[in-house]
Amino acid sequence: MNLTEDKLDATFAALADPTRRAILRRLTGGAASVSALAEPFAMSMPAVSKHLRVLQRAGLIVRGRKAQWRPCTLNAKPLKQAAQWIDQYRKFWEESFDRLDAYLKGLQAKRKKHAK
Amino acid sequence: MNLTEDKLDATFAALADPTRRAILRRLTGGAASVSALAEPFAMSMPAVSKHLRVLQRAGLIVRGRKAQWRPCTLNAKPLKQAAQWIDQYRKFWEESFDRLDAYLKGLQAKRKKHAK
DNA sequence: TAGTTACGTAACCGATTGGTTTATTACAAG
DNA sequence: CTTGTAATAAACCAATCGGTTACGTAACTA
Repeated sequence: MNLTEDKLDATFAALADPTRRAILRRLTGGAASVSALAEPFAMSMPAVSKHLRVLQRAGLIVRGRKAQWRPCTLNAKPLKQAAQWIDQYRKFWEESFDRLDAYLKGLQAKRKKHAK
Repeated sequence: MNLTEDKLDATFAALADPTRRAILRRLTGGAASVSALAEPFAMSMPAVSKHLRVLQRAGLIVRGRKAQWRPCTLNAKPLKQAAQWIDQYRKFWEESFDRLDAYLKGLQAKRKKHAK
């Protein structure tokens, strides 16, 4: 079993939904209750509750307990590993190291030749 | 419509699968045919073909044509936006800015008090 | 021309996702 | 003890996902 890979699965899957990304963004401003988090969205509370469960299973939020409220708190740590994974590819999108760049330049050169 | 958000959806969704991440990793070594990409995996070629379509729709690969081969080329540019998005949260996982840190420290302080 | 190789398409399947509505639980305030 | 509020649970639904097998097709090869 590869724990790191599984974590990346859960993290990226959690980030693949705009509602969940918006929730994370909101939590950068501090902890919030479920109904507070649901307020900006045109969807029912159970739907938001499900999104929160996805975020929790990815470790991106932690849920507390305050009377009948369950305040959610941001935990950005899983994003660190995601950032590190993506960073492997930095050299491929920076400068002219990009393999697509080489490919497209090749095509361009070919076209110029034909145009002559 | 928000193009950037849609792109992030597609990018993160594409990255959420270990097979697709392995394919991207493989392509850092240069372009490869579909069968070459399929070789390491215990799955049929159509399955790999579907993964490639997901990667293509996310803009993470470009497909060429060389006789009966369809060489796939890495295009890391969408990862740049993904990295930028994640980077918004860097300060939350670095140092002690993490909100969870504060929360857990709060709990710890509470427990100490009770233990007295 | 016939056969082989490399790949895509189509149809199908079970599991998961993202949403709903309708209970149900937990707590606080009268 | 009743009522209201915050949230989860359960059941359901359509759509998507990740895989399969079967078939189609384009291009090289004998």
